[in-house]
Amino acid sequence: MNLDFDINQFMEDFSKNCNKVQVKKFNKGEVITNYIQKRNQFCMLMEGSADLVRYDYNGNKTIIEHFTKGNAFGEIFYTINTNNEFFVEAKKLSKVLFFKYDDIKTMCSKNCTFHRSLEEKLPEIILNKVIDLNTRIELLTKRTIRDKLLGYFSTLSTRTFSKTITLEMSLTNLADYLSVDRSAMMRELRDLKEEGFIKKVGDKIVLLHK
Amino acid sequence: MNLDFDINQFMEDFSKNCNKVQVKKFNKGEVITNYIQKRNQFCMLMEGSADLVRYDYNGNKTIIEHFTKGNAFGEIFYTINTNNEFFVEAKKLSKVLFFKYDDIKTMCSKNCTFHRSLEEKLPEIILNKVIDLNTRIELLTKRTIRDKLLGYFSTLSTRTFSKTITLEMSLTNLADYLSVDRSAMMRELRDLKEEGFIKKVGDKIVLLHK
DNA sequence: ACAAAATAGTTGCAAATGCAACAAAAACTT
DNA sequence: AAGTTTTTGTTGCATTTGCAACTATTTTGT
Repeated sequence: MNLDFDINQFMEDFSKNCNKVQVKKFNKGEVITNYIQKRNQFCMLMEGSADLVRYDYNGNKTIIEHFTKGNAFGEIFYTINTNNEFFVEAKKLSKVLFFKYDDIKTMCSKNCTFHRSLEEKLPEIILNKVIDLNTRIELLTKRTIRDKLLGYFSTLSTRTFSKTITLEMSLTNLADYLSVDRSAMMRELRDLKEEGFIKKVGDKIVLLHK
Repeated sequence: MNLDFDINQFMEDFSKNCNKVQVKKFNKGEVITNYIQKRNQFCMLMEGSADLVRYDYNGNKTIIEHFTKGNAFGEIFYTINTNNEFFVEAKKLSKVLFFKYDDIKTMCSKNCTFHRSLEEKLPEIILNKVIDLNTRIELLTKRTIRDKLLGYFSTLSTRTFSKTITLEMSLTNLADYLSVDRSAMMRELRDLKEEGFIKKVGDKIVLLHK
């Protein structure tokens, strides 16, 4: 199996070849889309990064997902059960590709490159998302803050083939991503340093003996 | 969009029409598959129910996913980062459809019903899984045992359009599913009863004023 | 029908986590 | 370059959760 086709090239081609696809840019902090109604919306991040954020009734913020180049998101993937607030927020200047899921199959038998190609790649794209979500579930099911941190570091380390990792987000956001209290996480991070599991070098973290 | 095509009929047809598909039965407690190597394995549950289970280094059990009729699972969806033990265990007498993901595209241009149909349905099947996983993440990111319980009940309630719900698993397993300590969960369950959020009637739970 | 196993239910106590509040440092703005 | 905002880092204390251990009840297997 090959999940590693060139998703970037793919998105470039799409955005140029089909009039059912929209491309929009968003500045840091802007809301890309919110999850309220079922609009069949399917989005892909072409540039930048973004978070799917939830605020619960207590004002607790949770980063449900973190998206980087090539990731898919949108209401098509989500069923909202609660009345909490959900939205996707750009963390950097971002370029996003929008289309309706229904459009993939219902139109363009007239050989639009976009449609043929998307239909072919769709399983791979969604499968990538499944793998990301499973990785996330593995993290969230860890019982302690320590295990969540080490699990997160280990995922980054595996992804980049390096024991020296660069966090993709601020520590404040990491706490929201791991769904734990920030100060408790900071405490754990200090302990991990003191006990020699990790080392901080500038803005990077080095994983020591496991 | 229609995610609700007849997945059962679909699986029946497959199991009869293609020699690359295997169907096996498993008794309660038997291991259906384990997640160790990358074998491109794609499975679908035709009958029964099953759990994807992880045991960590402390012997803590976590139910990573719970599968019922129509759900897809298998290594194709999963990247194991840890050296923990992962396997799928039948919870009832179950019938499982097995095939290799690669087989979907690489063979049978000779019009095998299975292949044409599977290629068409694949995005929907995987999309269903994404939605399940997102629902699961929403639960796991809730901060307290109370919120996890209420969230779980609420999901079941929405699914069955009823305030009276039947748990899909034992309370012991529910604790493993919510990734919390069983006795702490029982305590919370008692408090929810005492505070009038829920009521137990036989093996059913009734959700009262929210 | 009986024994064995699994599940439900409970409790005291220890440990982990969350909350609130603050100071220092770093990163953005204009 | 100065002011503002965000992030990092820390602490004391309250609350929640986990752990261990045990009994009662229900389910399962033979």
